[in-house]
Amino acid sequence: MGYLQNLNEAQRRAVEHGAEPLLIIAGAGSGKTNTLSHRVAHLLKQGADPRRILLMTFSRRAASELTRRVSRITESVMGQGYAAEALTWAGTFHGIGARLLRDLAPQIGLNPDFTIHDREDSADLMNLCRHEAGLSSTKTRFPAKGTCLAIYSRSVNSGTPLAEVLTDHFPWCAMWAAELKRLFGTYVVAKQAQNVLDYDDLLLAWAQVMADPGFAAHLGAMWDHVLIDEYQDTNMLQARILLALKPSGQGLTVVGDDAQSIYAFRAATVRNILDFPAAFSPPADVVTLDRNYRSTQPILAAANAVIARAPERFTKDLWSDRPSAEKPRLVNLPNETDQARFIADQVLANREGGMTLRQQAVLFRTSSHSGPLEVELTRRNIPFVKFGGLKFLDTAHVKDLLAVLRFAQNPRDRVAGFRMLQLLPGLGPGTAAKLLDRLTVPDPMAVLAQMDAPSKVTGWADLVAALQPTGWPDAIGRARLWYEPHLDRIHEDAEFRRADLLQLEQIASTYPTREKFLTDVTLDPPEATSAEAGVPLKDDDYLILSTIHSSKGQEWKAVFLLNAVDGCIPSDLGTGQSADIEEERRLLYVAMTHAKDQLTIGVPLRFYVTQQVKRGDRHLFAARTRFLTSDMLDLFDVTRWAPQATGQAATPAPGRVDVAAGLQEIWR
DNA sequence: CCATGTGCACTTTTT
DNA sequence: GTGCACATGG
Repeated sequence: MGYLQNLNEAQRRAVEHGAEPLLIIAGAGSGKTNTLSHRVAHLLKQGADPRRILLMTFSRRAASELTRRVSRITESVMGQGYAAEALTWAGTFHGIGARLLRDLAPQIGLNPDFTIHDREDSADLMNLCRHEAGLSSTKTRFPAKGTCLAIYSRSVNSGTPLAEVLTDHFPWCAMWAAELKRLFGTYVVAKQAQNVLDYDDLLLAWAQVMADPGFAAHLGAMWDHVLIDEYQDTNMLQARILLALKPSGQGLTVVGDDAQSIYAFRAATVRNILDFPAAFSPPADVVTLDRNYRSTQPILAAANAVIARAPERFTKDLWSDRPSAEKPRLVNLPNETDQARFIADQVLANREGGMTLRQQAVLFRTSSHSGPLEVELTRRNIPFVKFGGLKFLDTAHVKDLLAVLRFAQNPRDRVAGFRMLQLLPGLGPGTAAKLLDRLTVPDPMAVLAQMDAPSKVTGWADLVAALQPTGWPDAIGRARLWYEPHLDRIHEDAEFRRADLLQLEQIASTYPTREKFLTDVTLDPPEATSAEAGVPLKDDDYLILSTIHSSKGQEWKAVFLLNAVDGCIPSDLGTGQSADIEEERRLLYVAMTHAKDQLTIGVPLRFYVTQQVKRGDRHLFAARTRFLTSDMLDLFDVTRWAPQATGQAATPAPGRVDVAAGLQEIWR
């Protein structure tokens, strides 16, 4: 059993544990993914059938990381050529849910051609319902579509009544309780009429299926082993699904860390992990991995100090035997601009010292916090990739093209149809709505084909032709060709966007069917667009910029944390509830534990805020985050940095500017 | 009924 | 800087 020799005692216990229910409490950097992967390999080695193993996680990144590691280890354990894809059931809860629901569709009253709405689509549908319910022109403004969706989502995911969700998390919307309830009713009816599911439905419908004893037994018998990673990020629905799948807990393994729970905002609950052992009798065994292999001792000491103040948790302090003389740095800076300069300086200094850019990362609470830094990095030609920012799928042109495909797949999908129809010049919301009303029939495509072109609308015949059934990936090529002239008409920068669409077509051609492509692109969208300036090639060296949420489970030699001030961490938006505050504390902890050798925390004293309702944009004087209390400062190397008056450090010598060309450029 | 312009409000993090 | 509701001109 050579592959077990690289594991420590606790890890090995987790790997070799039998079929009884098992909870692995795995601290940051404790080899969690490695342990879980080894457990899977061990099961296979003992003769388990890979097609009867279900591997699920909450986030896409964790899912792909896990499958990658599992296949690497199983290859080495089981020998080359052992097909990694033999693990057919591995993915996110939402992804697995979509697949099951599609398979079971005929038996559970769903049309197997259902399309899946991403958050934007769901918000758009919510908006349509909002208009129909007459809630868009109220005297005082009704909550925006995104807020409505967030309230709805929180309520269904946590199984909490609307009133409670409103008072606890959306108090400024509480006056609309009755209207919201009515709205959500119409939203659910609309989804069903249109044959679409939103993200929440993938869990909700699955949980409903599991509530039926016959289906529960059937699905439960599909897998001998069910292993869940990131269990602290699951919500009530997911726990319910799991317990219905394996009521006795036999074959069930969950891994998580209560200290790293950072998704309560979407109704994840630490209760799932805290209550797991007692859900079975005898209670599940618990194995704790508290040895950290990632960070140096001083970094860990500081991180432990932060999390030690959390009121409720499994008692577990991480330890490391990686000594270091270097404490984490806490740097006071005059403002955000200087923070950006300072970090750019430090990143370059690290690179001089032999650390590549990819071994360094800058983390922040909110996507917009990295704005000044992005400007500075661009100015200095330091390549970077940002995670958790703008998504490929959120760009207008990609949504347009996908709308065509989605509509062809499911002509009852009103959001897709609405969007697609309005691409035609002269066709606005009024006509689009009327046309779609005429398509609520058993065979919409046949009706569409026979429809007369609406008056004053050009290009109708071309659209109808583009929607005719054809093979895959032929269909996307055809849709793109149809869309091209509209792209040129609508967008100034059609060049860049065209490249995105070609890339999308490229990706699409690797899928066997339109349905598989559409499902996958919604549940697992590509991260960045080429329209963003300077996205480097894959093999280039680049700095990672990421929200703390998107950085989960990763590690870097050097980590920089932006804006460790009250108002950013904790974010001052949801600071009403103490539970929300605790989540912010864990966020800080998660960010700190990503660092292996060097941790730098920036504290800008002046902080520019925008989008403030009452007083407009302004500078604020910020205070160091409340989670780093004065008595912890011994654990840090506290310094102050300001650009030197002469500007040598902060302002590099100017390059060359071609004034003449610039002047000509104005008139091009 | 559609396209365009104006003015006001604006609540993060992910599937 | 953006999204949304509403007003205006074609």
